[in-house]
Amino acid sequence: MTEPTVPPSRRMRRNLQRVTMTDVAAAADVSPSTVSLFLRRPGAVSDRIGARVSAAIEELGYVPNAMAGGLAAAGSRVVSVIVPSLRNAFFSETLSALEGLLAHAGLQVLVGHTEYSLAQEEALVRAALSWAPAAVVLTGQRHTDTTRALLRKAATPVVEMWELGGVPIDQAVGFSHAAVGHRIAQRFVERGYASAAFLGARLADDSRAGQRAAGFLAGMEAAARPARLLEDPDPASTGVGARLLARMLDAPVRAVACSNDTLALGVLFEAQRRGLAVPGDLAVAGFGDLDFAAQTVPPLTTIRPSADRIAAQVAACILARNTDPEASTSHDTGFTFMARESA
Amino acid sequence: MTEPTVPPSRRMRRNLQRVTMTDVAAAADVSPSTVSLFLRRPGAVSDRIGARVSAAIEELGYVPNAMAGGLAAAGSRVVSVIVPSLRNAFFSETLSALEGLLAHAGLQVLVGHTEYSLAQEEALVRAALSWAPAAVVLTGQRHTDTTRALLRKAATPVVEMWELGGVPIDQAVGFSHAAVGHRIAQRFVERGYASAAFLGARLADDSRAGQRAAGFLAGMEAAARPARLLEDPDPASTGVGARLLARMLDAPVRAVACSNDTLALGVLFEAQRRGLAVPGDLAVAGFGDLDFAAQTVPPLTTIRPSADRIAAQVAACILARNTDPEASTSHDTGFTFMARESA
DNA sequence: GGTGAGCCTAATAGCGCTACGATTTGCCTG
DNA sequence: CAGGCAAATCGTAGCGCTATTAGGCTCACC
Repeated sequence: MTEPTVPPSRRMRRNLQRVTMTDVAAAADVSPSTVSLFLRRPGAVSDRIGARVSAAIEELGYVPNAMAGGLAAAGSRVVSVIVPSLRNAFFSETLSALEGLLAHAGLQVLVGHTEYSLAQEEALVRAALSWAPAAVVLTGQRHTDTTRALLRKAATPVVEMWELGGVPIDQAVGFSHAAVGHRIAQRFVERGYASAAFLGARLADDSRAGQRAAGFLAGMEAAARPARLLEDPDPASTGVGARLLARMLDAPVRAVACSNDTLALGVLFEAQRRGLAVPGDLAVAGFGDLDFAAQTVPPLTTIRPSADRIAAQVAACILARNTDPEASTSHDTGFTFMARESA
Repeated sequence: MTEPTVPPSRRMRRNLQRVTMTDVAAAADVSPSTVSLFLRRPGAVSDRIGARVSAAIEELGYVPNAMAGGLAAAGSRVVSVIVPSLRNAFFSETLSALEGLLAHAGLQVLVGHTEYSLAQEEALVRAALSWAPAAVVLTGQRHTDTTRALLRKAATPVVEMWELGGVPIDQAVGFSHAAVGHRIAQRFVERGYASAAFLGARLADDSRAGQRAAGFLAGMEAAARPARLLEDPDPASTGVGARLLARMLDAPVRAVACSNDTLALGVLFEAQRRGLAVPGDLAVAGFGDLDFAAQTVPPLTTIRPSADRIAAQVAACILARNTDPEASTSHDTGFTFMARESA
């Protein structure tokens, strides 16, 4: 019978290991359970013991191991947020607001960006689910079947944001982009612009921009003022806006609706360069009400979608999940038409 | 002697639990170890077994539990990235590039934003460390002592980005913001502008902007052309830029350096509104070379810091850590002066 | 001073996976 | 065809924590 020798390597690795809850318990002269309880529900522990435990935590510089905790509790305090692009101000603002709100509730955010690819979204969802997240936040309602299946099977709260109209996987928060397009068309019709065009970037991938375009074109059509559609395959940028306007000027129109404010900014600059008066020669409308929209010359007529409101509602959906067991719903956060001078 | 009854609740909860590696192993008729090995190093498993395992994974829709894996391996595949603001294009671009690069290497990103508060940074670092992250990425080199201590103790790779000059906790990637300020001053001196000002937002919190301001002022001073400093307590925005210019015009100057392009954009619009010719009446320089900088009228003279290059170097530092054991270093990614017409 | 009710604290049994050494298998050589 | 080596596979022992139950203590009241 051989002596069961303990392999030293593991123990050696452990030496670099952080202070554990057991160490804290020993230092505070209580059981590990009590430390755990104190950490999760400080009120459930007497003040005397609580003080001793927190002193021990402080003294030892204890940092809980979230993986051990999550494994034991069969769920983590992370929320996975998946957006098409982090460079796009809409999504970075939403992420910012959401992260702030969730951090407040003790939830951490795992981000991923898909570059508008559903396949990449699927990969990110798969990776996200491996953390048994408290919730998964997706952008839009278009996903692969596998994505849907993964999410459904995981029984994790799912919030789809920035788009409405389809059947939510679980919860959806956003507004109708077609309605946004319609609203712009309505303005153009009211103003009596004789001809118009929609300027878009990457319409094939960005289904929300596509819906705005479709809504706009339908709105113009309905008023018997059919409009053109011009698009660029590159992601929206000021440069693309300028380029699109330049492309359009071989058959000029009286007004342009841009798929977002960044594009509109480019249009404004290009118009200025070409000596076109806005809105005298050319009316310009955007989408997003980004930071600069109220400052342009002339101020930009646009639509404010309110990323903050979306983020707040998404956070509410996630946090309410604790109480509400099952309720597939859509939350319309609406949008505001910002009537300014450019159109 | 009582029958040791198994509490059913746990088991019941388990029923909703995902497919485990043991299930996959059973389906593929191999041991769990082999499944684990296949997942971690597919090459280490024979093709025949590998095919069986991946078929079983596919069939059962197995999603590995990252928490269990991380716990057993004493380390996770997440990188915590902490930035001051997610609304600031510099950081959202860096995050975007970094997330893309890391995702490629199988690493996931946990984000947090500090709102330029060191205390909040400390809280985020603490939360991040509870995941035994593969690396922690911080913005800047100013941290609380506790933050430093936590990081040092955790023995996790740390990368500080967007700032250089101090002693890195571990690795630093960025450039000298004072040098940026100097470079702008140099341009102003070359152009012979008689008087100048630095327009900044939130200089107290944003130490990098503060360094640019200081570098600029020092550069002007050195050329015997002392400049003014105007600042606004609000975060940088186009509106703040416009406001700052308006504030300045009671004692007009010939040229302004803005702490970033967003501010400069606001200055440009306000100048246009007031009928000031740029650069004829007022020269304007920015920082960031944001999307719109090349499109403004006139195009904006600015500094390109290259968020992408920073992100690439940060990713390189993190990924190289596997081989390189210990090397506290600074990586200067430099910056490019973009000479355009506005100054 | 006894006693029940409540409130705290402790003990137990894993969570699903990985690292490591042990064992088996496959293959080639003499 | 046995022996031996390398490669492939397996078994074991936790990782650090949480949920749940059981137990112990205190206190008020009779």
